[in-house]
Amino acid sequence: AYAWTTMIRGFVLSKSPEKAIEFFTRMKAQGVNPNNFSLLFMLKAFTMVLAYKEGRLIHGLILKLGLELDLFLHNALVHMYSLFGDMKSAHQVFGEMPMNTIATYNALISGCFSCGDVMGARKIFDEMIDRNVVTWNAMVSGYSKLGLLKEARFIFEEMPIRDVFSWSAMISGYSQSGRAIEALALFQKMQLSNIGPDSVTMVSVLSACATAGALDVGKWVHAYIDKNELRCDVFLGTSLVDMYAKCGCIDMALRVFREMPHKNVFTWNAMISGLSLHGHGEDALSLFAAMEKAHVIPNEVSFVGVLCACTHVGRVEEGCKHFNRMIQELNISPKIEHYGCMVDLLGRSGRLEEAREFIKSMPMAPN
RNA sequence: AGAACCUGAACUAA
Repeated sequence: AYAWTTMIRGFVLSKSPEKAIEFFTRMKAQGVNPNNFSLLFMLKAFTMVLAYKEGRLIHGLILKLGLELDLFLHNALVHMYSLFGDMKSAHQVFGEMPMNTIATYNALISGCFSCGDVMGARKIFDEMIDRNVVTWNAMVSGYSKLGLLKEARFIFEEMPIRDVFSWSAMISGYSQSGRAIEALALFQKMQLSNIGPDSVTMVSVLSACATAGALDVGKWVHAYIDKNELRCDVFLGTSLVDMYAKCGCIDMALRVFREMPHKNVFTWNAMISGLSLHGHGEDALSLFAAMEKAHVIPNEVSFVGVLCACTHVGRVEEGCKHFNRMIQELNISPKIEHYGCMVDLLGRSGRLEEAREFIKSMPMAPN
């Protein structure tokens, strides 16, 4: 049981819940009984893949095996139920425990936010006697994600201690709401604090640089990453590619892109869109071909870049081909962006009747 | 003895 649990734990901690679930299934097939640890990780795994029903089954299994609900299992259950918006079950589990820790309340807060229940989150926060930095961070990030930046900032300013999570949550809040200047301003303030940015912080900062066209800050961040040896993973690499591309430094974007050992579809998309944005339509199209050759499956964003590139080089037929292939081969239902690209593509080449027909064929209301 | 709960992240048309 120990070996199985270690494997399952490893997969969950390395963010591969599918593999953890597979191992758990195999473990049970071998007749090994799950224990508190494996069940805890299964709750986590099903929470990660948003599998509510399976999560409930694990809860049932815990009860069936007569295992005692320790604090970890208890908190994981509260977290899972509240994340799925099943506040009734969450509160039921919550009420059954003689002792709820700060983490239990924190789990409820983040659950409320993920269901959009701002008032609920606020109420729990207000009623808490002991709060830790995670409590405050959960409030900052919860408000931020819902675009309630004033509220987030208020909490951020009020909190007694801030860690790198606090700063990152607040900066990404601004960045994701398109308020790049405020994100960068806060990043400047962060440098006056005693908390250093990590690679997650930098992803949001670079994203803000890309939006604002702040190439100088972006370059500074790049140098900082190298100098301080921040973990350069796919996220950070992609943000760098995107920042350079959006700021018009196609050469640097390509250089970072080529040097990245691991790329995913986001990385390719950032490079393809960047090329097409700056008039390198042909290069964008050949990069798209290279992506498929590398067995990276394009997603809906990839096709926005490709269709855009087709528009720039006036390749109407090729654009239509990609559009149809997206639907038929990849089972992606076109979004309003794709229809926008197609109308643009047809319109610019003077095929106005076809463009009109395209608009008529849209399943959603044209904007 | 040793496993561990809650908070931050990138690509998107006109």
